[in-house]
Amino acid sequence: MSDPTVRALRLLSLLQTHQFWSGPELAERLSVSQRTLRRDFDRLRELGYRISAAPGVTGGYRLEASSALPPLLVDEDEAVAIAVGLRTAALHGLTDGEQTSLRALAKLEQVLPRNLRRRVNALQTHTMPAAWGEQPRVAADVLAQLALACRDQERVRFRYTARTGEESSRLVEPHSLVPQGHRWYLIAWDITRDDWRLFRIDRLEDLRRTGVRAQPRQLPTEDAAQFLNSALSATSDRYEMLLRLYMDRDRFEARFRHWGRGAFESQKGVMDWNIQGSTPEELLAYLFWLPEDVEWELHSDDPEVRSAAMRFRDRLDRAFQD
Amino acid sequence: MSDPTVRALRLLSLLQTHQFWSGPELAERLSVSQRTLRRDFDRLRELGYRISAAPGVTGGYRLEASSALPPLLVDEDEAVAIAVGLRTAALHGLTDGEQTSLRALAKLEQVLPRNLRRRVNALQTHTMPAAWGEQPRVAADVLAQLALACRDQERVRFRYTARTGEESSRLVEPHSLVPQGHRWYLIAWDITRDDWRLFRIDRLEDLRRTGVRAQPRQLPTEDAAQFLNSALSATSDRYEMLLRLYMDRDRFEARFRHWGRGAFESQKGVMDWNIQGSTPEELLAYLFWLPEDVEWELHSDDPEVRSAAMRFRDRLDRAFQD
DNA sequence: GTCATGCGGTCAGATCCTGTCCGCATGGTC
DNA sequence: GACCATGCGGACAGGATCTGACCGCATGAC
Repeated sequence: MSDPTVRALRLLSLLQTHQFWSGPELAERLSVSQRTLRRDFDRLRELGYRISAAPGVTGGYRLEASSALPPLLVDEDEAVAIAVGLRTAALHGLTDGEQTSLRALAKLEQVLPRNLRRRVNALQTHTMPAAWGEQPRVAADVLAQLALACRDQERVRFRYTARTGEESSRLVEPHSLVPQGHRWYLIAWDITRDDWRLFRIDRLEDLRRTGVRAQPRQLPTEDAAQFLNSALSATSDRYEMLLRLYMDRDRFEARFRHWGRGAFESQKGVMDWNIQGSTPEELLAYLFWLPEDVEWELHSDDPEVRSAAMRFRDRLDRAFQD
Repeated sequence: MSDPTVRALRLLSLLQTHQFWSGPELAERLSVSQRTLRRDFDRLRELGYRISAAPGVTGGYRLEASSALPPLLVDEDEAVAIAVGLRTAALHGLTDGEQTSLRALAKLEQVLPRNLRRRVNALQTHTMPAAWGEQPRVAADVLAQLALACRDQERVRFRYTARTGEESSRLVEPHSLVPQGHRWYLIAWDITRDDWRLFRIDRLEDLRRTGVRAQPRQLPTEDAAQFLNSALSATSDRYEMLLRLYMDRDRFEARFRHWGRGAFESQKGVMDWNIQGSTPEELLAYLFWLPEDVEWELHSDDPEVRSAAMRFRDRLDRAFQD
């Protein structure tokens, strides 16, 4: 315990679990003299951490907010909580550039012991689903692993079920993860096909990291979003509908962030949002995300979408029939 | 840069941003010889971090998952992402004991620079709301601050709007935060009233920490949940309805976790859930969380609840009228 | 085989870290 | 206002450490 490095870490850790600590108490815990403790604090302060101290019986040391973020020392439970939070945030696109949560997640996943990862997965599947129709629910763990692989250009292997239902085994070099309308896609260089491919991550199973690093490759398009768009326009999902929202672009964007990428302002104050999905319920689930004070219209020629909507309406109706 | 402590931290940080690093590269970045670098790795390994290394041109150093979680070194964006994730997780009760996210959150909030906290708040309010009727949306930041205060028994001040609409200014010693049916409550010792009080955190404004530590106090009940129940049963919310779900207790619990605390199994395979809220929309929002394959019934004598439901039904109806 | 890389031993000199001793300042309490 | 617990920082000396330089060796990819 007499190594200054260890002490520095333990000190930061202790300061993070309680706000206030008295000198004698800390000195005793670390088995050093109080003088040395003070010197340790000096060192930390030099490193940019703001540690304030107050004399007197209610005083003590305390780590304050400063510009430098101290290393976060978390225990296992907390790590699990953070991982779950980040995965959820990434899945639902809560942060700025969605890539940020992924980056943080990659850091954590890299060092998350296997048993903790299992706990995270277990928790995640018990999570409230995003909305009514059970929804993707997939692949938060896959997302996390892929984020890590993208960051490190590490080749991965997985089984993939194409839209046609055809299964295949893939070996790819992940390039990036891109969200699009409630879904995540992986853009990767498919090694056996020797070409760029797009994968829906909820169709991806049995992901394995290979441990092999690859050279970075240049995407054929300017950026990942562009690639996604061109690749997506070539295919199409089974169900679709047009949702017209009477709100202006700014508000729409503040509200829907990257989920709303496919939408455009057809007239001033009117956003047209073309929504695709593989089940009718998935489409309808969008409706529950709409703010209450926004007028909307729905257009769909598909009788199945229509009947799913009517089913829910009837259910509501029946509930109040009594 | 020649301080071993600094180097240890920077090394951990670097190892977290990329998976692989070559020795010469690291040595150059840290301005030390490769020999010293190796000694640094030895030290880290002694501290329990598993750092593997491979020779050869594709080799390099790499931080692996081990039982000891290394200190998480995050940049500003990542800290924001983590904070948002944790707040969301806490608000929605995604983790084990919901207290875990709060604990992790407290650690982070304690050191989160003010400008970052602002960003977190900004993001949080742009988040997808929990459901249709705009809902609580409150107070993720308040929750975070209170978690910190509870941990440290730090007195706080705030303005509180009672259910009667009466405003008052409070000075309390926070004891614990307890979630209950989509809401969070603060249990605290009210200093001016000289008694235990229960506060709904979405009614709490203008929270200020005082920096004054208090002595821990003994709750009058065995635990916080009990206190909450007895305090809540004394009051009641404006609107209420009974939701009857045809699912068994296990499934219910796996699904709703602590949100469903008020529910009980009235017959085998039937859960009765009494839901309160301050607006009719808030009640209805619960419906959208129900799994699609579960049958439910609703009972409410309240005409307002009924008409809110009908309003949404009509909206759906109208949408498919075309 | 060749190359880039990681590993660990040894040495000497410079650097640091630590505990002890000191007097001082500050905040809360009686 | 006195008292106590606490935090602060200078000085010092002995011991522990850290570092760079040098070495030969092992390993993995091409």
